[in-house]
Amino acid sequence: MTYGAKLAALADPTRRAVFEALRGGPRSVGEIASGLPVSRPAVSQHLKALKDADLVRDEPRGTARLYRIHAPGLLELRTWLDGFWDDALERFKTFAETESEPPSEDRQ
Amino acid sequence: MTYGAKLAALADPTRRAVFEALRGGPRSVGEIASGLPVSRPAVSQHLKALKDADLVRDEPRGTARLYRIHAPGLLELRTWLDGFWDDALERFKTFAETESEPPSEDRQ
DNA sequence: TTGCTCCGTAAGTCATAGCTAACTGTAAGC
DNA sequence: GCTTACAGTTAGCTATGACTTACGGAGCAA
Repeated sequence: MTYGAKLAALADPTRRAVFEALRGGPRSVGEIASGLPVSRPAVSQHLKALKDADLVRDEPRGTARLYRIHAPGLLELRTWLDGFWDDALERFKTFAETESEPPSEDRQ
Repeated sequence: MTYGAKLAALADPTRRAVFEALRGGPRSVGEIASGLPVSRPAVSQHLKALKDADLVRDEPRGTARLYRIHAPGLLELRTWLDGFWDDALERFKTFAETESEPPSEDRQ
């Protein structure tokens, strides 16, 4: 389970909307679909992609099925980004000190 | 400039390879392309996408053109992920305490 | 100025992925 | 046991995007 799969899973706007719908707590497919302009099968497919990326976990509740955000899955993405961030920030600080012009105004 | 564009930019494996090639410092288009199994225009297009997402900045160096990671652009993505992380972790802890079974074994 | 090198853009092709519609499977209720 | 309701799966269509080839522009050297 790599961070690439998680990034790809969160890249799609609709899928990200599905993911963010779980931010308030566990939801079923139908509940999520009712709040989005896409069909229920589409939501189900997005949830499958999120599940494959280990970003959500599901749990049967009678005939329905509850999906919730899987925090440990988010951790890997966070770790990758943090490593990148530390590296980039260090170089950015060096760059900002050596260059005279302010970096935030740099070639916009 | 939303985090959605940044996520979409980093979702593609090749584009992520281009981005990670900049981790060691500023590089030109040709340098990056020589280390990847894609053509130079492809790298150029990926760099444009990364630039549009405010993840990199470019700078002319004679006939060449140096690209570098733009740390402030990464910050927005980090902030979004952190907010999500805090929320998800809180719910995950609550879930782990209420449920008897360990969450990491939950319906794999 | 001419030639070389490096880069960006346009056009075209091809693969991937997201969507809907239709079908199947399963649990709850009478 | 049958019906109903909810979720997952599959097929097919469409659209998006990633890639290459070809072309044009800009800077440096002779």
